[in-house]
Amino acid sequence: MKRKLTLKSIAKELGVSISTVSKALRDSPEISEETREKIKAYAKLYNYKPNNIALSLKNRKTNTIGVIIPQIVHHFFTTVIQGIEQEAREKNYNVIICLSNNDFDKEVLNMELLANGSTDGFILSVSKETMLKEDYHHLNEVIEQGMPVVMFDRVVEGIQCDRVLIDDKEGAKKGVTHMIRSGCRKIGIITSEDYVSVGRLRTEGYLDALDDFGIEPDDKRILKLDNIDDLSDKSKKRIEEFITKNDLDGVFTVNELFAVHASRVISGLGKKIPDDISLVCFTDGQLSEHAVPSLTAVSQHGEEMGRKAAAMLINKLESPEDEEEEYSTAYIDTSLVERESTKEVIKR
Amino acid sequence: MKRKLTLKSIAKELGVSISTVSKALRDSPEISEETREKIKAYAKLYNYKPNNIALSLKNRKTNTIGVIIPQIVHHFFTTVIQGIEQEAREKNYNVIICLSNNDFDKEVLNMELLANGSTDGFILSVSKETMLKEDYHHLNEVIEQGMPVVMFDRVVEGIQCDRVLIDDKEGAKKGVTHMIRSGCRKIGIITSEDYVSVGRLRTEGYLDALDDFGIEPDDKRILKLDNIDDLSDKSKKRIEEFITKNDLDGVFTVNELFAVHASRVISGLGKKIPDDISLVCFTDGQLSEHAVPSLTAVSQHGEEMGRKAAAMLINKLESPEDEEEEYSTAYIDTSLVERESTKEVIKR
DNA sequence: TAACGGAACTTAATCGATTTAGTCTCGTAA
DNA sequence: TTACGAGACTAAATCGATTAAGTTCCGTTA
Repeated sequence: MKRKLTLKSIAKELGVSISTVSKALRDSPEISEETREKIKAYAKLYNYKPNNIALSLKNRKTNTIGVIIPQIVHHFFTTVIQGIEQEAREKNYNVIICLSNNDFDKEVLNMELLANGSTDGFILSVSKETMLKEDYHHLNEVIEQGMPVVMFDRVVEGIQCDRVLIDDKEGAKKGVTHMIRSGCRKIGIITSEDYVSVGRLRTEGYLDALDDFGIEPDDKRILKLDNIDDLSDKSKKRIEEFITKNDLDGVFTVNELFAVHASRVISGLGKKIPDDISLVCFTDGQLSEHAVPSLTAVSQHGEEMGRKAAAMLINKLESPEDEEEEYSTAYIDTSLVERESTKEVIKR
Repeated sequence: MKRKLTLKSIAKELGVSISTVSKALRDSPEISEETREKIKAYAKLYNYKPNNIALSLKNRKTNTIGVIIPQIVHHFFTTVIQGIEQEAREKNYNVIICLSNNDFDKEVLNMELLANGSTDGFILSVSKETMLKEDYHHLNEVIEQGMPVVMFDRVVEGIQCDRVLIDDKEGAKKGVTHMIRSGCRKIGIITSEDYVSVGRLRTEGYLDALDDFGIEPDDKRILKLDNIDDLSDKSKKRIEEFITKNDLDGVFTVNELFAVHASRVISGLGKKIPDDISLVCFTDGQLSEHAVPSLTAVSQHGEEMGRKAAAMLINKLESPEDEEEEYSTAYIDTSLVERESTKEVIKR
């Protein structure tokens, strides 16, 4: 086993002091041309790379971003991570990923663990439990210690940090508007309870779109399920009932899973998509793309969101400490991906 | 902004030496009961936590695992990460994730970056480019430096490391056998070129199953596509041709994407699944579960794979250095998840 | 009373790097 | 001849922790 080179071992080998080696490698003019070349040649030959840990300790800077997300087996979150990783890599930062599994205690534990020197700042999407508890002491603590935080997607108010959000309301409005333009008038929505911010906002966008076209909203056409992340048997039943008992010509859902199940129910009733009922969902993932029929979807551009979050964090990390603290919220635009589950917009 | 407590600041505040503080907090008998209590009370009050970076430097141990995977927007890889994270967290390790994007240079760069003190060992699935290049110097280098490596799923031979593999051959055999038992005799396979190890192994399992039942294999019924990770237009065309021109009563595919497209083509031909053609795929993800019809799938248990890989790595990290180096390969069993795309097994 | 020993600390080395503050040796100018 | 300064290094402090190796003080014993 080959031990890693250190400044010390190089110094010993070449019969100079440690500081000479360090200075030579950093091109200090204090060191003579001759010595510098000799040291550099040796370092290159044996592939010397400074130890990151020692540098982190010395510089009090780890060049590492801590990312805490509720779950990773989730298309949207992976696209965000991909974006974070790209931006971080370009700017020479590492990414440590921790999962909270939507558990408050795990979220707190992970943050405390990483806050003890492992990372310079955090990017996080808070867990559902944290939102319900409304306990953000762990966030305030790391911020208090001078570590910047960027929240994305599932954000909370009252925290001194930057935020990156999908324009959920606008996105939903786009999707529903498209259905209306293609001729739908009796549009239902399958959404979540209002305490999930994205659910609430998307419902608002739906109502906005109806309002724009003078369509009277109808409570019977709004189904609020209690879990947006997966599809329980209970949720399935409620979707079936919702679609069977309502007279609809369009359905908007706040995620892919709800849409896929709705699609199944609609086909099961012998109705045709999109001829009898159009279908649009939020989130453009694998399911929308490959479902039969493929689904028209509101794309969230998770990768862009990740890039933006990382850029905001790194910006805070690299701006001078004495700078006035200012926090901003960035919105990531959505776009509509048209597929088989909607009809063409009626030209006039 | 509140500066973090250090041993030094506590020592200064309480008028004792740094080592007294350190020893008191670690319950050393050298320190008197009285002093110890006083220091501990102070540390608790102000929530002292030792700095991870300083500990890493001192102990030459980071308690961090580096994970390098080709891509993260990929269901299987996320389940593996989930498993790694769980196991790591339980054993007090952090997880740094880097993406190679199937790019050889990025894989090398990431490893070099992390190898400079950031991690104690690696878990990786090599990128396709690395496999084609057959250049593993970066792996050998970190191993040479004493950092253990565990490879999973996409592994290569000739490297001194542990391996975790899906029993691909057995899994494919299970899937194909199930189709045969349910009455299929003219079974085709949509797989990848042989240089992708999982493609080759799954093809072997398919042939094994046919052989077990005395069914003569037929080259026309084997379609080898060149990219297993996504579905290009060219691949789509070839799948269409394959299904249209062959007379099949069953199709086995090495991933979900191929299966979903096959399903679409079969339905498009007016044939019924599973009555006319059965369909089974490798990988049990969102698509298999939610497709219409839902797909019978060979489940890879990615989470278990991740846990196993992490356990193997941590075991190496925590076993005494002078121990005889022995490397092993673990196989993760697959299981068949029966859904709508296959018929019932014929009882006799 | 000298010497030994233990209790309770402190000093200093160490991990691997950076950087400020010396030190030493010439050559040149007063 | 002295002294000043530049050139080329080295020593030592520092980041925050751990720990082996001192030190100091006091009580006990020969």
